[in-house]
Amino acid sequence: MQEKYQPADVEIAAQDFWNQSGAARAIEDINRPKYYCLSMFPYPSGKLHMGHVRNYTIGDVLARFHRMLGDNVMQPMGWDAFGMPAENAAIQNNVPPAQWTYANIDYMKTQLKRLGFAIDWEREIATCQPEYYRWEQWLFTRLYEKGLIYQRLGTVNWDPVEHTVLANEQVIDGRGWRSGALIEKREIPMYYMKITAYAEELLADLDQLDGWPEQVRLMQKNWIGKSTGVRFAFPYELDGQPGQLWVFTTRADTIMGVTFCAVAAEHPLASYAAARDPRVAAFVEECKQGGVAEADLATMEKKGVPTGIFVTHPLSGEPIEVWIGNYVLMGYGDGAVMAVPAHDERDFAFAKKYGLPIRQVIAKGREDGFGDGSGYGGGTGSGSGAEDGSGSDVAITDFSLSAWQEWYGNKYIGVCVNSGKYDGLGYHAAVDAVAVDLAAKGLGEKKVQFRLRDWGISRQRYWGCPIPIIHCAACGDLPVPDQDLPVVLPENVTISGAGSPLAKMPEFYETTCPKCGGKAKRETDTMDTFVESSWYFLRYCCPDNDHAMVDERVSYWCAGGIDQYIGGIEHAILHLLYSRFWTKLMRDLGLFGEHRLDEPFAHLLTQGMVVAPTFYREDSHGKKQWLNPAEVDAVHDERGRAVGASLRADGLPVIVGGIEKMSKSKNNGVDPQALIEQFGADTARLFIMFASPPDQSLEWSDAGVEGAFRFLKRLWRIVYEHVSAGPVAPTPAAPLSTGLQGLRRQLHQTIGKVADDYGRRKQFNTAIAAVMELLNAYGRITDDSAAARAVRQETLEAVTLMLNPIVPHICEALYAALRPGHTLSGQAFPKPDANALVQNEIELVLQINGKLRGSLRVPVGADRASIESAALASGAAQKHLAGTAPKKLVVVPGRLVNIVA
RNA sequence: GCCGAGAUGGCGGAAUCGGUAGACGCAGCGGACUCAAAAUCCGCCGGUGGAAACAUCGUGGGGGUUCGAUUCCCCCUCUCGGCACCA
Repeated sequence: MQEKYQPADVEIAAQDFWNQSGAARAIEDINRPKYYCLSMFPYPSGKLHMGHVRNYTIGDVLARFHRMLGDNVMQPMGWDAFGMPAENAAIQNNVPPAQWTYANIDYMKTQLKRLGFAIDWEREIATCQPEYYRWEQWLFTRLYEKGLIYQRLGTVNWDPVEHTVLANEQVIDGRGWRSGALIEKREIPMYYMKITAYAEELLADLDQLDGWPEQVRLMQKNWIGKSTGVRFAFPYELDGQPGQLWVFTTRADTIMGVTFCAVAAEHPLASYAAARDPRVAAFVEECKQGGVAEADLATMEKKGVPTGIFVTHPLSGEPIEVWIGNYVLMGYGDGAVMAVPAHDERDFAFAKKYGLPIRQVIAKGREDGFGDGSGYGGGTGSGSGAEDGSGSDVAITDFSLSAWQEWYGNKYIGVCVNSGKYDGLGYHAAVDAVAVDLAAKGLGEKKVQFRLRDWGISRQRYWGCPIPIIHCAACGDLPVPDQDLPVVLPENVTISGAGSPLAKMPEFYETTCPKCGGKAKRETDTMDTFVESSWYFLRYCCPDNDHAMVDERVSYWCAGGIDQYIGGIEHAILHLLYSRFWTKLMRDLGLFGEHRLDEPFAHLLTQGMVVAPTFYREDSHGKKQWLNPAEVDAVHDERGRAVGASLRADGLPVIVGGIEKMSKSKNNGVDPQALIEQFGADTARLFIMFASPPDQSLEWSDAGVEGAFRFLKRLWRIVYEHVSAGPVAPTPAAPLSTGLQGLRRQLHQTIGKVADDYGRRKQFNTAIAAVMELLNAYGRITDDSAAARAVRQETLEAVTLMLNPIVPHICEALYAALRPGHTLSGQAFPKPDANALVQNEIELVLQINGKLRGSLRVPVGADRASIESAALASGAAQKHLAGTAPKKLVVVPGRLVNIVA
């Protein structure tokens, strides 16, 4: 054993050993429990950043821990290789996207190997390879034939200068990021996947995902957004033709308070009005300005214009004016809403702005539970109303915003007033009665509605999976036949930035119709990259199968779901929802045979993001040039926030942006390479695991890296000193000294804690801290007896085994030094020895009036009475009670006594 | 705007089911070793008052429940993530 810790030597030796022994190879074995440990695959952006190191270290810790528990572990890795950054790099550097992508994969793969992750590289996938995406195209054709993929118009961001569709990310303050042109909405034909057909199941199955964080289930639930309400129509007549304006509401109890309706700018009534009124036309035009991102739509100023069209209130018969509102979305429901200004904050603001009537129809009454489980369900009206006296009717008289907000509060539900026959009814009774009356007129019914929309998968981009459709003038749109798959994406192209190069390549799009054999045109749109990431985890099980998308090996590795999935919390909704959806689609196509797989991920660990400050400069066109934090010197205020910064290269100031997740687009990723080169992979792994619990977001700072390195050096030295002192005799039969007993007890407590932290809590920082404490206690033992050496040997062996999942290279070396002729690989995780944990006495906290005033030593298992008398006899109790009797005595067994004076 | 999460010493964080706030580490300060430095080892390390014992305040802000609240409830502020074409 070397005297000094040399991480580079230790790590190369360990990795060579693992590679030779095939330690990370995962081979199906039905006789062993499997453990499929999956980390979200990276986009090959160039270099790893700290977020990757964190993600894959967590995965590796769990994979190695489960291997030590005896599980047959598979930990695969691949590349989410299609995407926009490759096209942007192509424009900037004049390199084809494929070349750029494969070069990045090579480099990042080297970095992952250098970190020593126990990945089965035989299963590597890159989604840009035809062997991968051919199956995605194959599934597309099946879904298209079943009607689960269909075509319709969708709205996109259009850059009128570059004549290009832009991603939301490329629209900044309503302008194109390169051209600076004002962005317009444009409708183009797109393919959609019918995820709404699975809305009920995607919602219901969240209940069975008890291995998922509650917050993620809640976010998905809200995203799916099931609401029960009433869909109904306002009849109207235009040019003598009858029509119906359909809307959906969850507040049908307020229907008598409707004072206007609002429709989207793309609604047929809006088009009708625009054709006749130039002012309306101008407003509809104005609504086309700006991008399609919902965050922008939701935060912009609410504007509207009257159409001059009146519809008829379905119950009161009153005329109701139709307005166009820029906040009404055509893609949600019917593209029209009823407006009740007295009882909806947005309608209220709109009515105040345009001087529209406000009619109160709800009064404070009993606070009826809104939605599910209120106990009101199916009410006949008899139980509702204000007669229980819990609240008297208070009318809104002051319609100022502040008074209104105070009254209305947080979605206040009360009792109907000014509503004719519905007066006195509570929420559920009123909704039921209104629905019955609307149904009687054929103008409406109760309806379940989802917020979830169908998934538009068409992208007008080059670097993606081609959509396997052929457009024939005679036969229509046809899926590419199986024998012609894959539709291979040509890789040698030049990217100009204006439109997809595929649309300019006749050799790609000119084809023949598979049905009539005539001339036909191939679809030139590619698929959303979320499609590739929706099923890659299944393909890891059988990456070499060239005659089927998946095979029986999926049944082995994915039985009961993938055992652990680890990835960033930013994927909590879209990626995870799409993956759940695809798994259900594949199940319903029978691809899993008799092994039904309903949900792909049994346990989910959502990693907090590694965030870093962002810095930028604006060029002459106002375009932001992002600067890496490593190139910038920042000035901080006393709260640690960056308040100013300059670029090191020129000393000139740069603008300080927010603290955001490390990303290619904001150029704030920190490359771990320097860290690994200076301290080694184990220090990098230890440091990132010790820095914070995995689900918490972490602002990157390398302060403290040396502490992690110091710890490993110290561990090395401790083992070196112990081993150098010669062989150890077997544990003696004689009882141990109190000190050695204490160390053994702490050792076995630590083993229990570390196993719990790895296995159940998945909190690695506290596991590391516990081992550090154990080594601190080890260092306090000065005893050199044979018994002490035996306890030391036991402790150090256990420490190397406990730390192995986190810092496997150094542990491999230390274990070999501690047990010559043995290797760590194949060793089981240690188990606590119950005998070592036995204690005779424990210390209880003594509180007086809830404040710490001392402690008590009592025998283990002491009864309540003896604890109470010991507490009252204590000096602290005597002093604070001063002879008076305590009012109360609280005894928490094993923890504390609280005397209430 | 909507949905979800977070805020604890100078810093990262701990306190797992309502029971000793600040484990463990970083930085800092003091000391040992050294010709010196590095490395290493030992000690101190939330604020205020006090020589000390100890007292008192203290977990983003305000209120509440409780013998006892970082933890539960209500309101607010700020930060982060997502919002359907970044991945």
